[in-house]
Amino acid sequence: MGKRATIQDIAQKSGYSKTAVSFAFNAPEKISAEARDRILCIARELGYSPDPMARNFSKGRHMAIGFLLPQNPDKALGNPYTQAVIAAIAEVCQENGYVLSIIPPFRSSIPEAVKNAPVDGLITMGLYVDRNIRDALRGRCLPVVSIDGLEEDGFPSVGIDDEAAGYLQMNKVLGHGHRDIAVVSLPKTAYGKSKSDVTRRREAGYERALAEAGMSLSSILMVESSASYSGGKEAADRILSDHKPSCIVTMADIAALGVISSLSSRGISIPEDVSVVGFDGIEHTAGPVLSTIVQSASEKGRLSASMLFSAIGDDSLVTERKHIGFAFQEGATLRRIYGY
Amino acid sequence: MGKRATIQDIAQKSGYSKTAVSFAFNAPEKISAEARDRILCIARELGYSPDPMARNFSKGRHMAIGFLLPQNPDKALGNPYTQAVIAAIAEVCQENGYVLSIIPPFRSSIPEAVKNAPVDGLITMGLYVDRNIRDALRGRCLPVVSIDGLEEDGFPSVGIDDEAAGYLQMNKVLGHGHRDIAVVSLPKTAYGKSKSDVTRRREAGYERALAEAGMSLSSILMVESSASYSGGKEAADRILSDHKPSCIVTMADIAALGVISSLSSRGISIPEDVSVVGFDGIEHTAGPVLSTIVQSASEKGRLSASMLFSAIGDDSLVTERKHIGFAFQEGATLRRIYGY
DNA sequence: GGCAGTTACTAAACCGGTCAAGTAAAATCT
DNA sequence: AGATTTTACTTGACCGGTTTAGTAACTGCC
Repeated sequence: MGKRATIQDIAQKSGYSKTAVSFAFNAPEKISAEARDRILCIARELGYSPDPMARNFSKGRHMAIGFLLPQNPDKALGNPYTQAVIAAIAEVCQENGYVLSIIPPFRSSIPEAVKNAPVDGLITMGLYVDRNIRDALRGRCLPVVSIDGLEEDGFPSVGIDDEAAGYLQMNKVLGHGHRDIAVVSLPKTAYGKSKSDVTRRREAGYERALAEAGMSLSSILMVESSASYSGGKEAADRILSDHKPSCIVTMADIAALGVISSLSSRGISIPEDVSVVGFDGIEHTAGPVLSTIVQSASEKGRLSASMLFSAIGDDSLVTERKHIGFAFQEGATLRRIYGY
Repeated sequence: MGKRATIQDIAQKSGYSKTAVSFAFNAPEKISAEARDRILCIARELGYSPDPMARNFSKGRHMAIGFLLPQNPDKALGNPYTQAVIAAIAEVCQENGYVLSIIPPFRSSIPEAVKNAPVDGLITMGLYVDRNIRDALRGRCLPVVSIDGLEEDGFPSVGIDDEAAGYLQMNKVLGHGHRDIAVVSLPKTAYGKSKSDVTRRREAGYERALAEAGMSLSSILMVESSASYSGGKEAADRILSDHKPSCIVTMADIAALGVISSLSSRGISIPEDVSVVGFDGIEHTAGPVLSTIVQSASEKGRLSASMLFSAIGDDSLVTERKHIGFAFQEGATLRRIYGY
C-alpha cells in the first residue's frame, strides 16, 4: 500500500496552487480550461483523487448516515423485515449520494456507538432510548429519525398505528372463530420498557378486540421472544408445553416462521391443527402465504430516510410521528373455524 | 441543532491544554487523576465528546469498512444471501470496533463510489472489476477483499470451488434421473464478462457432469436472470414458453423461489411435475425445504472480513483465493425419477 | 488615459482533533 | 547536595482538503 498523492503534490508538479487544484476538481468555472486540463492530466498521471476523509472533514460532512442497531448485528440483521427496511434506506442514500452505515453497539454500548458514529444523521429502529442514549444523541447534535419509536423520545418518528394494527390482527383471529389464542410478543429489553412502546400499543389493540368479544388479555397465553426464527421456535415450544392453542399470533413474521417450523417438526399441520398469524409482511418466503399484518418495509425505510435527509439539508426537523399504512393479508396459515 | 463544544472550549474552561483534554479521553495514564476528573467533569457539563470526524482525520482512519454493491441497493440487497453475508461482515466489524458501510454506485458509477467511499477497506461481492474500477481501487490504496471474484483481479478472494459445486449440483440432478433440464444462470453484466467468472466456472462443472452422463451443455436450456425473486419468475416464464422441463436448476436460491412461485401459480406442482434446485443455502424460507448447494454465508462474510481486518492491521495482504466448503442439501424440491 | 469590472489565480486561515518534542517541577538515586 | 529520572503538563506541527480574502493583469467603457 504505497502512499497516496496529495493535493500538494499535484499543485507542485503542475505549478499551480492548491486552490487551483481544488477548483479543477470542484469548480471548473472558477478556473481556465487550460489550467484545468493540465491539472487533471497530472492528477491522472499520479493517480490522484481528493481524499474523501480530508474533504469531508473540511466540509464538515461525513456523506454517510447511520442505521443504529439496537442489538448485535446477528440478531438485528437476522430479521428479514429489518433488512428490507435497510435496503429501502440504502436506496434513498444512493439517490442523495450518501452511504449507509450499519452502526452496531460499540463494545456493547449504544451510547458509545452513537458518540463515535461517523455519520451526518441516524435512523433508529425499535430502539428503547434511555437517558444515556438520549444524552449521547443530544451530544452529537445530529438529526435523528426513529422507526417504531416512542413519541415521548422527542424524535421525528415513522411507524404504523400499532394499536389499530394490533386490534385488526386480533380482530381477524377472533373473527375466524378462534378463542384459544397464544401470543408471541416482542422482548421488553430490545423494544423498550416504557408503557407505550410498540408491544404495549399492540397489546392495547389486542385488549380492545378481545373486549369486543367478551374476553380479556388475561384469557390468552402471552410469551415473549426475540424477533427471530429461533426465538419463534422456542416460543412455540414454550406454548406447546402449556397446551395446544387453536391459533398462535406473533408480533413478527420471522418469529411466525420459527413457530411454523416448530409446529411442522411435531407433525402439527397448519392451519388445520393450529393457525399462525404473523406481523410485518416479509417477502419471498416460499411455502404457504403467511396470514399477517403487512406494513411496507420500503415505505418505512424510504420515508424515514427522506425525513432525515430533509433535516440534514435544511436543518429543520419536525418532531412529529408519521404513520404509514398497514393491512391484513389473508394468507393460508389462518383457518376459519366453521360452525362458529 | 446548536453547535458542538470543541476540545478548545474544554481546554479553555478547564485551564488545561488541548493535549491534556485529549489525554483525559484517550490516555488516562498520561495525566493526573485530578486533572482527568476536572476535565471530564467540564466535558460532561458542556456535553462534549471528541468529534469522530476530526479524530479519524488526524488518525488517518475512518473506522469503517465498505461493502461495495455492484448494483443499486434494491437489486443487490434484494437477495437474502447477500444480506446474510453482510450480516456476518457486520458481526466482524463490531468485534473490531468498526462500522460497516453499504456503498452503492455513486451516480451510477462504481469507480466514483470507490473514490469517495469513506472507508479503510472494501469488500466486493460478485463484482466484475473492469479497468476503471481497478484504477479507482488502486488510486485509493485500500485493502480489498473480493467475494466470488476472479483470481485474475489480483485481490485476495473468498469463495467456493464453483466448478466443483456446479458439478455436484448437476450431478445430483442427473443422479435423480433428470435429463430434461433447464438452467437459470446469472446475468453476465453484474457478475462478469470474462471467461472464468462464477457463472463460467459453474458451467464448466455442469459440462463435466453432463459429459459423464453422455450429454453436453448444448442439450440443456440455459436462460439468464438476475439473482432475484422477480428474475427467477421471469426466467421460469421464459423456460415454460419453450417447454416444460423435468428439472429447473438455478444459480441462486432467491431465483429458485421465484421459479417456484411461477410454477405454483400455474398449478405445476413441485417436485412432482417439475423439480427445482437452488444454489446458496438461504435460510428461513418456510415452505418446502429447497434442494440446493449450501455455501455458508456467515463463513464467507466472516472470513472475508477477517482477511480485510488483518490487512488493515498489518498492511500485508495475501493475494490468494481462499475456498470455503459447500455441500448439497437434500430438500423436498428435487424428485427422484423412479424406473430410471 | 483613467477607472471600474472581470478574470485567473494565490496565500493563508480553517476544520478539530492527535502526537512528537520540549519544559519545569518533583521524586529518586548515589 | 548534585545528578538523574519521572511526572505532569504545554507548545506547536500536522493530517489534506475547502474557502475567504485578496492581488495582479487584463478588458471595456467613456
